[in-house]
Formats: sequence, structure tokens, C-alpha cells
Amino acid sequence: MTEGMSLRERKKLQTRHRLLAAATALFAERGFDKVSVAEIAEAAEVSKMTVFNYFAGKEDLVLAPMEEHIGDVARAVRDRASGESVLAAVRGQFLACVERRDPSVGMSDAPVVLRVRRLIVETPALLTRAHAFSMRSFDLLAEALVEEGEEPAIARVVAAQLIGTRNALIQANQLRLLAGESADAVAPDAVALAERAFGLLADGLADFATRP
Amino acid sequence: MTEGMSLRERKKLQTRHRLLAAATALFAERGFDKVSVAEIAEAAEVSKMTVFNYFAGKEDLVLAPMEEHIGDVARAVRDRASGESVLAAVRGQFLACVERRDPSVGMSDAPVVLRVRRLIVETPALLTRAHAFSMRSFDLLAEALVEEGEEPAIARVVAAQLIGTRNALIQANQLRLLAGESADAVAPDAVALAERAFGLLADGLADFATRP
DNA sequence: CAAGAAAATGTACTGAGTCAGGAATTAATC
DNA sequence: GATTAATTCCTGACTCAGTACATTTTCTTG
Repeated sequence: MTEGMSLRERKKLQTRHRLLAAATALFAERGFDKVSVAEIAEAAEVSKMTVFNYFAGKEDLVLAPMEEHIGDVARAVRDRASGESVLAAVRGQFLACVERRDPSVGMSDAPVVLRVRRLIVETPALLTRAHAFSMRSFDLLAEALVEEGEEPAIARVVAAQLIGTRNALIQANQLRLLAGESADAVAPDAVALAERAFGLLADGLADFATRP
Repeated sequence: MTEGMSLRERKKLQTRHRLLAAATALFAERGFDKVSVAEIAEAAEVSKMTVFNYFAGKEDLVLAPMEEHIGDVARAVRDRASGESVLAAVRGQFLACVERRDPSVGMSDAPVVLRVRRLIVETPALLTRAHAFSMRSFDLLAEALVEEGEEPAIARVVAAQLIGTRNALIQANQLRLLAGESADAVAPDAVALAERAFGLLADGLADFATRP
């Protein structure tokens, strides 16, 4: 796992994991606002400043795992098959995530994930930052559409409709999982709701930017 | 203008305006991050604490004027005429704002408004807060739809599509006005783009929740 | 005008995030 | 294999936003 890495790189990864572990443990125990960065640093045996070297802000100690998924939608659109519309690509990517119970669409009922999820919805600062990620995801999708030759203004409109729909679906999933339902119980409804939601868009967007 | 107000209430309004004026002047001069709350307080001849008595945070010294428009879309939907769909209500409210060159849809080219707008897009903290407002606006719209009897999950999907579309249109307007074009020059294109954007939604949403 | 309510302030504090410089790791050269 | 230069990493001292509380000023009302 760590072969081919210099001592420096291995230490960096270790420190990062120590920080994430210490932070999630403390946050789960007392809540996001009741834990100071200094305490996290101490628990991870590192100076406070080092925390900010590894993470841009306190919120990223919780949200870092999400950050890698920001480009997923835009990537799915770029990589879609010939003859597939943008909408079909976004719907397909979402449904695939639901099937594999991916946390990125709110479909994991693992206790750890649920605790983090609950922390996020209960903490305004985290909700805000999570929303900034969604904004970034919108930017990347709009950019992908522009690169296909769409007018920028229309690209942003369509991107907003698609990302907005997707976010609303994720929120619906999360509400039910946070209420205690199992991922397997929610999945069928999640699929059905997604079909309805994208169906609302489909009649207007069905032929939008279909690959030649 | 101030009739019927007690001396206390008048003074409060004065202080509020002094604070807003001092803040916008300083921000315009040196940028949001290069001005401290203490300086604003001093310029407005008030203690630093008083600033936080009037505004929840530094960002609100810039964004307070926007806050009152958060409920506009939800209100337009609630107050729509019999036989009018939700989409028509949102489109109508947007187009009316464009016609009257309302700053809330990015259609004012008044120098003061432009300076504030530029400050916002250049300052991450302000962008984030502005985005939180849009989130709130989404919540209110979804709530209004639920009160009409829609399923909550579908209500949020539709609200996200509508608010997302509207935000994308506002962004398009702002980009052009910030590039130096006049509001009167942009308005016709803004109307045309809005028709196209809502048209994309219309075929799927045209009959959604039409009033009986 | 006196009593009471509301708001402004001063002091003192917590905690997030920044900066310039110092310490450790690496790789290259001899 | 030691030395050094470059890079990367870490840290102590700081700034500034925002909070808590006790005190004082300012307005209202009987």
C-alpha cells in the first residue's frame, strides 16, 4: 500500500489520517462547534498550524472525503456514450450510485457515515461548505457543456436544472436514512423518485445535446 | 417618512444607515477583507459591539439589502392567479423584475449597485453567504409547494429546478452588466434567454400544480 | 420627574485562520 | 558516504471575527 513512497509521503498520509480520525472522533463525541482546532491538533500530536497545512479549514476535516466526488457528474457527462443525452448521463450516474449504495448520494447506512451526515445537517457551517461543493460541481458541469459547444448561458441553465434535481434527490435519500431506514429499504423508492424527477425534466430536455 | 416613529426607532434606523454607508464606502475603497469591523464601527461612530447588534455578521453589512428578497419567489407562487402554473408564476415574477430593472435579478447598472456586485463576486465569503440566501429561497418555495399539497420530495425537486434556473439567469445578467453593458441593452436578451430557459422546463412542468 | 425598559458600550475572552522564519527530509555532487 | 542546496514541513506569535457579561447611557411612560 505504501510501496514506492518516500518516507516523507508516508508520514504525510499518516498525519492526515491521524487528523481525520481524531477530528471525527471528537466531533462525534461533542459536536462540531464544541471542539477547537487546537484540541484536534493535540489529539493528533501535531501543532495547530499543521492542521491548516493539511486542510483549508476546520470544515474540511469533515467534508474532505466528499471533495473527490465534486467532478463526478461532469465526468459522467464527458464520458457518456454516443447517442446519449446529457440528462440520460446524469440520471444514469445517479442511479448507478444508488445501486451501489454510494455515500455521495446519501445512500449509505453505515453508522460512521450516518454520524457524519447527522453532524453535517446539524451544523450550519458544514451545511454551507457542503453547499459550496455543490456549486463547484455545477461549475464543472456547465464548463463541460460549454466545451461541447453549448452557449455558456444555456449551459449554466441546464447545469443548474440537472444539479438542482440531483441535490433534491440526494436530500430526499438522506432524510430517510437519517430517520433510521435502511439503505436497502430506501433504494427502490429512491430509484422511483429519481425516474419521476428526471422525467419532469426529460420532456423538455430529452433531446438536449444528444451526442451525434 | 419617519412619522409615527419614536425617537428611539428613528435613531436605530439612522445608526443602521450610518453603518451601511460606512461599510460600503470602506469596502469599495479597500476590499472586503482589508477592512476590519472595528474600523467600520469607528467610521460610524459606534462601538464594535453595536455592529454585531445590528448585523449578524460582517458579510451582512453588504448583503442585508438582499435579504428582504429571499421570499419573493415563494410569495409570487402563493399569490399566483387561478389557472396559473407554478412555472408561469416564477417566470412572470422574474420577467417583471427584469422589466423594472430590479437589482435582485442583477439588472441594475447603477454605479453603487455595480460596485457592490463586483465586491460580492470577488469575495469568496460574500459569495458563500449570497448562496446561503438562495438556499433559503429554495426552502421557502418548497415549503409553499408542500402547503399546496405536493409531496415534499417532489416539491423540493421542482423548487430546485425553478430556483436553479432563476439563479442561472441572474448570473447571466450580472456577467454582462459587470462587463460594462447597460441594463437597457441587456434587458431584451435577458427576456429572450428567460423564455428559452423556462421553455426548457415548460414541456415537463407546464401542467405541474396548475391552480384549479 | 421618577421609575423602568431598551439599547449602547467597555472589558475581557475564545477560537479560526495567517505569516515569516526555522527545522527536517530529500537528492545531487563530489 | 559526507556535504550542501533545495524543497517541504512545522511552528510561535499575531490579527481579527464573534461572544458573554456587567455597566452605563438613552429613551419612554406613568
